[in-house]
Amino acid sequence: MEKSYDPKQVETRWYRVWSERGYFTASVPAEGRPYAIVIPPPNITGSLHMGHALNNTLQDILIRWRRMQGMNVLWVPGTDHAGIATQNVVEKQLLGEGTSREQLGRERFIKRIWEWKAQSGGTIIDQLKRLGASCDWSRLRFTLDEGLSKAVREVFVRLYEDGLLYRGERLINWCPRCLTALSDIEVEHEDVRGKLYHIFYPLVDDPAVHIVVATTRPETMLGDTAVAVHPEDPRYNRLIGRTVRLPLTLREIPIVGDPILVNREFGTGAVKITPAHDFNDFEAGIRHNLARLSIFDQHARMDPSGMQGAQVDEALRVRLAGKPVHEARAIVVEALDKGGHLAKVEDHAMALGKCYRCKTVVEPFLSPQWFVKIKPLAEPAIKAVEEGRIRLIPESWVNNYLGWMRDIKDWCVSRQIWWGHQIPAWYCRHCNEGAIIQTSPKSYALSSEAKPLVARQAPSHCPDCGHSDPLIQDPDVLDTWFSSALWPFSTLGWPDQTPELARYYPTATLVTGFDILFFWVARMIMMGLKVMGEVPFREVYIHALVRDAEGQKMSKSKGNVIDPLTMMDKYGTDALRFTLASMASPGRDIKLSEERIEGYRNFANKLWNAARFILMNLEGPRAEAPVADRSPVDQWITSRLQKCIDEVNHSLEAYRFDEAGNALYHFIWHEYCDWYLELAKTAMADKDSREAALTRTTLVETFETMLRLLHPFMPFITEEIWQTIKQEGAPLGSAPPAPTKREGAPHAGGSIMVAPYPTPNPALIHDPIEGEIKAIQDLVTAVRDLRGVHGIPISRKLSLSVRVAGVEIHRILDTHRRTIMALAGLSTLTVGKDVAGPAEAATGPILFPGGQPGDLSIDLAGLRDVAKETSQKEKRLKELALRLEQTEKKLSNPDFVAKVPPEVLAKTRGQHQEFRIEYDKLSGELRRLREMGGGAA
RNA sequence: GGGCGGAUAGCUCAGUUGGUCAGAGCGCUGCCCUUACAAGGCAGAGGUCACAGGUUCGACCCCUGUUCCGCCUACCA
Repeated sequence: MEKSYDPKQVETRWYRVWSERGYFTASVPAEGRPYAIVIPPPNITGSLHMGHALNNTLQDILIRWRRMQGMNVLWVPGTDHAGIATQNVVEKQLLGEGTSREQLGRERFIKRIWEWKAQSGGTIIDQLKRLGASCDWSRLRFTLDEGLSKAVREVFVRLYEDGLLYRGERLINWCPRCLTALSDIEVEHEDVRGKLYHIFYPLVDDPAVHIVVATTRPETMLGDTAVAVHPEDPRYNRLIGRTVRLPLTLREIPIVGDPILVNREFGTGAVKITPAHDFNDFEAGIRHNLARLSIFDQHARMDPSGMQGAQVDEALRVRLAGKPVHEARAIVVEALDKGGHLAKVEDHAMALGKCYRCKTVVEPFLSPQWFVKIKPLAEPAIKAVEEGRIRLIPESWVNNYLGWMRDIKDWCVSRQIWWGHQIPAWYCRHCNEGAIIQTSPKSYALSSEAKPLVARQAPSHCPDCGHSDPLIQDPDVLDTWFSSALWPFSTLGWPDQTPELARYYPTATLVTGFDILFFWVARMIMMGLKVMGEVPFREVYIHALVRDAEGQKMSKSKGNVIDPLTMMDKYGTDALRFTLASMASPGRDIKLSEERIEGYRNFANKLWNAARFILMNLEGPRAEAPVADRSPVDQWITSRLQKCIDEVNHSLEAYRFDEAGNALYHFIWHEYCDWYLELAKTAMADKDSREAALTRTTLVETFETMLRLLHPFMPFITEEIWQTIKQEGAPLGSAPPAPTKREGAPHAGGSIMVAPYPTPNPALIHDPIEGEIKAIQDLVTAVRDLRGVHGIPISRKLSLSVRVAGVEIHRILDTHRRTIMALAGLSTLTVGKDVAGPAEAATGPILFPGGQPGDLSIDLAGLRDVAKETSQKEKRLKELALRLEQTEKKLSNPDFVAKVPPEVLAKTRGQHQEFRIEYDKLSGELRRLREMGGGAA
């Protein structure tokens, strides 16, 4: 074995072997409790980032753990077609080629995306493999593949038939760049400093009297259809029912009373109503039966025909035509000001909605869309969590979830893009004359009047009029999240009643980040309950975001991205995985730093070298004996191991990956390596003794168990070592009792992946012996402490006297005499009731089980040597002081500095420097020696 | 505006149902190349647990308030 662990060649080798041997493949008929996880499908456009790395590491830990426990494990992998995101990527490519999707046309554009997918869509999958993810790749799914498309259509039709889907003209969030509707949660809000404009609206029959409205969006005033005041506001309520002239237009609009819309305290207490450009106003428009005047087009530019409909002043209309929102605002404000309509402008903080995909400012836009009636779906989803049929971990998310679900609004599921599941609705040309607008030879727009025919397959004729002309399919596609919402059952074969579905649904655990709790998790719960009549998963582990060391969200533009692939190259996959797991404390973001990964790389290397040590020490006889008949040291490490096994299992049950990781780290490094290996060295000093033979057994047995315990976290190095030890011909000790038999499993043993996961054996826990060894450790540490304080190297042997009162402690020290001497570096060790020794030399109290402070005192006879050393050092120090003085004198002599050659001068200066350093060092040492000199003399 | 989370060693964070916990890793200091490992070993220093009150025999932990950070959410035009 090499002296240090080299992950590179190990990782690809073992991943291939695992894969070839079919360890990842689930077997439906196999025994064992089913344990299924569906992967949160990464976007096909994606490349593995730290969030993925964390998410999939945690899933893989659970999967590997459960697999080793003997459960019937299935981890379903897949990718998401990511509608807008993917379309954007390919559109960008087309732009670079000087063409566009419009030029290509729908069919060819979609074909182009599939080509792109064939080429680049597998990147993220390969990267997941790099991470060691033990997914069942034979069941890889894609949200747009045939089976899932079938599921999508089936669900769509069912929802429609149940009256939970409807089409209608509504105000929706519109991205003027992506040219599509967005759902509420696809809009990000950003605080900006805006202005509040106060505008005079004069009364028609009394132009001297006006009402002042306040607005942050003056450009939309051209589409106003009313002004609202509070019906109980004495300032205005007598004006309700009268009309005002809308400045810059030829229109007159009514004043209405609306207690819902109007907040008397805000602004002027009067608010303009623009139903086509504001969500509140849209609702108010319905209440007061107001017209909706759209003055923007789909690019959020001023629409000439819209403005004509709104009777905008001719000259202004010409100026505004085609202007984007911000320019239109300036023009309108200027026009208002010129006309004397602007009362005042004040600063105002407000939130701006932006598209979550492209960050373009979102515009409320009036258009016909498809909506899922969500309340009836939300109610059972609320209950499922309230009743604990689905458990959210950490629990703090429950309130968030419930709050959001109770306040949920209908889900706009139609998108005006091409990449996605086209909506399975068709329209008869004959029955919808006038509602179908041909926009190009091959494309149509459908007004809100069009009557859809929703079906699983394209209808051959119109059932209403009987015409067999091909019907026109709705050009819109579904929100990407619609298909993701079906993921837990669609990936298992639904709508077919597959054996997989019967065996693995509901799945066991969902592991995901909180950022898609509403986008995805909530919708899966709703759809699972609606379609399957059963929750999609029992537990949801919600992990945090990975941030950089400063707590900033990692982003390419900030340049603070720590790339998991780079980290894997540099430190190995196991180190990265262990880092992420150890830092996954619930409810807190992970602030990742490279140093941390480096630290766990060192841990891997530590394990590696422990393995080397074991291999080097396996020569010689081995003996078998029950643990109780082995040495106290062996019993001690076995007992400690049981506790570690217990803690790891319990932590994993509770999704405390951090605690499990820390327990492993501590046990392996600080107990097994730091202490047990050192203790074992003395036990094996006499190679052929029975003690050595038994120690070898314990050494390997413990190590082998440790490897299995660690495997879910660090799959590669554990496998490599496991196999190496086997190849060296060393039997792996008596394997602990297997929690479950592996009979019926699709694969035989041979890999640590399918070895049984350790379970604690309470019979092997031995607290008295743990106390005994703890006493030894304390004693050794006490001596080392004295060495440290006085700077005495381990190479100098000391003579130690220990005075003890108790019989038990006497026995313990006697038993471990040889070990103590070795670890503390002693030449002699005297233990007894009447041992002489000054109490002052003792360290703090060392407590033995049942012992008292003061049971023990230590006399470091070796310290007597200090006196000799002191005098030697003193002599040397005097010498140095003299030479220091001499060179100093030289250097301060102007003649010397001026006349001697530069190289000589430099040399003298260097000498002076050296003398100074040595002098300082020596005097420090001397001071310490003197300090203890009194006690030891 | 509402809600949630955070504030503990120089840095990043643990801290289980109020009573041997004030802890870990990294960093730092000193000593050591002791035949598994210098990516290492041994030892050490560092904290009024944000601030102010309160409950209690006792509070990092519970309650109230304050300050400062994040995040989510929201129609106050």
